[in-house]
Amino acid sequence: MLQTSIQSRHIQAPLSSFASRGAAKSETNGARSFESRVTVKAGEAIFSEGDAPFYFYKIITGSIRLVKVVADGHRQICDFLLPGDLLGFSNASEHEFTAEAIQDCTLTRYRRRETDLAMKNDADLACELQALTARGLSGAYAHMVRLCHRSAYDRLAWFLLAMASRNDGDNGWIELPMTRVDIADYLGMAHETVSRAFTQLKKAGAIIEPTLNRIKIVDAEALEDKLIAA
Amino acid sequence: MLQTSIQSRHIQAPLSSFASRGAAKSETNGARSFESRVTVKAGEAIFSEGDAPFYFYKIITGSIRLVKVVADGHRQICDFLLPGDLLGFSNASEHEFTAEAIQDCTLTRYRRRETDLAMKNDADLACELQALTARGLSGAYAHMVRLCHRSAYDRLAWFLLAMASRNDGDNGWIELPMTRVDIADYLGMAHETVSRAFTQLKKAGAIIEPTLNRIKIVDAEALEDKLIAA
DNA sequence: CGGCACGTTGAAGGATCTCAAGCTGAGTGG
DNA sequence: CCACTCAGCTTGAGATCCTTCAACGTGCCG
Repeated sequence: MLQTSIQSRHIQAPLSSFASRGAAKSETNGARSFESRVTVKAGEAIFSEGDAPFYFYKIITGSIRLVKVVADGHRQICDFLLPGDLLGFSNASEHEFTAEAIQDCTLTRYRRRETDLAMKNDADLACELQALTARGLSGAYAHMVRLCHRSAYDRLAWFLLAMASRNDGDNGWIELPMTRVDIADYLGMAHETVSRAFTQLKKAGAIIEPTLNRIKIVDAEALEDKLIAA
Repeated sequence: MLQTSIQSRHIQAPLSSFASRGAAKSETNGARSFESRVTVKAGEAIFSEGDAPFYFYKIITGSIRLVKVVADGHRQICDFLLPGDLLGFSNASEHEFTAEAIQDCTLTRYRRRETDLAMKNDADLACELQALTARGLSGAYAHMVRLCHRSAYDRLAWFLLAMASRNDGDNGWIELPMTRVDIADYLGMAHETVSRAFTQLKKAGAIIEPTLNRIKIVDAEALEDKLIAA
């Protein structure tokens, strides 16, 4: 999913266009009435499954996990979001997952009442949001394939490659903000299995991890060999 | 997913509103220029993954599976669609899955060039399509949870309940248009496992199946007990 | 120092997959 | 009408991957 997740920065500036449209409507002297900045501490929820969606958000700094909880105590992490990603904009009557900060986060918050109104009045904007949602759907389908038809090692290999493709600035080094348990709940396996898969990949020389959660992919082909299809 | 899939009939008539809008634009004397009727034989593809999306469709009769194929030969069925459902409307640059007829189908086909134009000019319409897409995304997330955290029997039980909720007209009888292999590829397990799960449910008295693929849920609670959460 | 969250590793058990064989029903052709 | 074929379904047995339980290690923080 990560590669195809709901990322405004991978589409030609949909939210920036959104923001500028909004500004054109209600900007008075530099402040936009429907837009504000919020901060969230690590571990706190931005909103919860079932909440009424008063706002949607764009991540400025930090990272977020989208969580669905099951009554038996299991969690499913549907996606990880990084700076630049949009969040909570599917216009259902209630949020369909919980969004929790993995690290301390700063977000731009948009009031939905205004933005919904803007959508109604602006077809281009609505089309953009539709495209973003469709992109999310596409990613979800792709993730489904992986959850079903890949071994634990394949899934982790794919996950690391996907993370690498999002963090390509730092000379190949990837900072993983999430814990092993988070990864496990995202990839649908036990956290012990994640741990074993990491060990395996390190022993095979495919990755190195000098300090916890800071990794570098040494042998990308070894990882890609595990992935028969994209 | 089924319960929350992209179903126009479960939302207040989005496509009918769509069709009427389109009609208002281009209807001349009863025929709408961008809309036509097509039929597809069982097993044939309506469109394939990667195709350019010239059309989207609404199912009149028959049933369809959305398939993603993996290079190793495995398939993932992302969703089953029944009469009334929409198909192929996510406005990506290419179709992200293959749509195959399970039975002989009749479809209404809409030319995307016109409908896209209509979307650009009609924000309400764009919002409706966005809502449909969001609904699909929600269903995909829910399906993800099930694929990861449920046993084979749980998954089949959920699947049958979902099918029942869509076929509630026939006195509790459900006609399953898809094969065991299709179900297996939808639920992410081997077809032998599906078969065993069916046998188990029949022995437990939860369902009866006098003739193949025609089933009735006798003890819904027995099935629901397997589902801790919705 | 103690507590705690997170990560690693081992061992055992179990759910599911794979391989293999047989069954059933529909369609076809003689 | 019957034999044949073929696709789909069922069942069994063994193998395997993964989960679960358990113990231990490590780094952080009060």
